[in-house]
Amino acid sequence: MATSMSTEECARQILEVVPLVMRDIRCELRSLRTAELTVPQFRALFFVSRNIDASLSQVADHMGLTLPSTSRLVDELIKHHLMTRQEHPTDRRRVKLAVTSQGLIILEASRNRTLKYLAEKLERTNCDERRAMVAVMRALRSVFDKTAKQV
Amino acid sequence: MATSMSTEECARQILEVVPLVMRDIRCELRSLRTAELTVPQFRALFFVSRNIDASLSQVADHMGLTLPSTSRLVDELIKHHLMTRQEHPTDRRRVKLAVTSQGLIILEASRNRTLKYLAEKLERTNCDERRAMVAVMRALRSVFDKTAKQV
DNA sequence: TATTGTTATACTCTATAACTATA
DNA sequence: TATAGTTATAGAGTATAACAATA
Repeated sequence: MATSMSTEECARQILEVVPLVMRDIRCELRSLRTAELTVPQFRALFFVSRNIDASLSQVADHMGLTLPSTSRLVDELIKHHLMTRQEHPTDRRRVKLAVTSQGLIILEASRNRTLKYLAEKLERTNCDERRAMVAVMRALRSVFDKTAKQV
Repeated sequence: MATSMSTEECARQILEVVPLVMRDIRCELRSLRTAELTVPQFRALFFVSRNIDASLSQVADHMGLTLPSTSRLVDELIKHHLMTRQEHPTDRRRVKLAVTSQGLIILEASRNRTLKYLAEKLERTNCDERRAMVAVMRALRSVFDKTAKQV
């Protein structure tokens, strides 16, 4: 071991493997009929559940989307009664987003199911491998998360 | 260190971080005007470039998509002159997919640009971290890749 | 009959451009 | 004038259902 590792080789591996894992997550999120959420819907719902009264801009920023795209995404969630949109009390340009009780139920169900699914897959790994994974996820987050403030 | 690491905690970290990295990859793939490829287009093109005369089913299988979705995806690539679709010589139900020379150019340009982008971001890491990342990517691949045969 | 693929239809993701309303 | 957000429009991803052609 201890041969040097280029950023290029590391990038190659990431570019091959990350979309693979993502595909699996996406499939799983979509598979339960009672809680059909796309990945963007899941992420938006999750963000707002952790950031009560978030504005549209904040969600867009977190998701890396434009405002129109985010507005549409929120439209969908509201149509499905998973989120609400209210006027901001002091700045009438802004909106206050919140997750409905039904949204919370769906969100947690989706999240728990997906986590369970992933955890089951990870049974094939050993403790050392999982520790390495968690360490790597932390490192990747510090590299890729612009906002980098969410715990 | 050497505390045990649960599959659950590991799953949580993966579910938070992988979509983050994926978003970045997607943005970068889309950002160059001359070589606009979506992630699915990139993956399909890449697969066919490495598996000459692949059938539609093989691509669908690799991508984890249904046949109709894959057919549409290939339609797009053909419309943009990046791929060709021919009849299989001995089994006329099947198609033979191939990447055009222009497709290869676009593919390699996109791939190199994205790799370079990722590699630059990874400059912030050190050699040990990158070795850990590569090891983890290998482990994730063995967990998440159904086909698990591609090198 | 089983396999390979396409077409029809519908919904979502996402962007840019143009717009409205408020600060 | 700058900021927050929506609407209009368009192209792509993706699924299910129904279908055609070949083995």
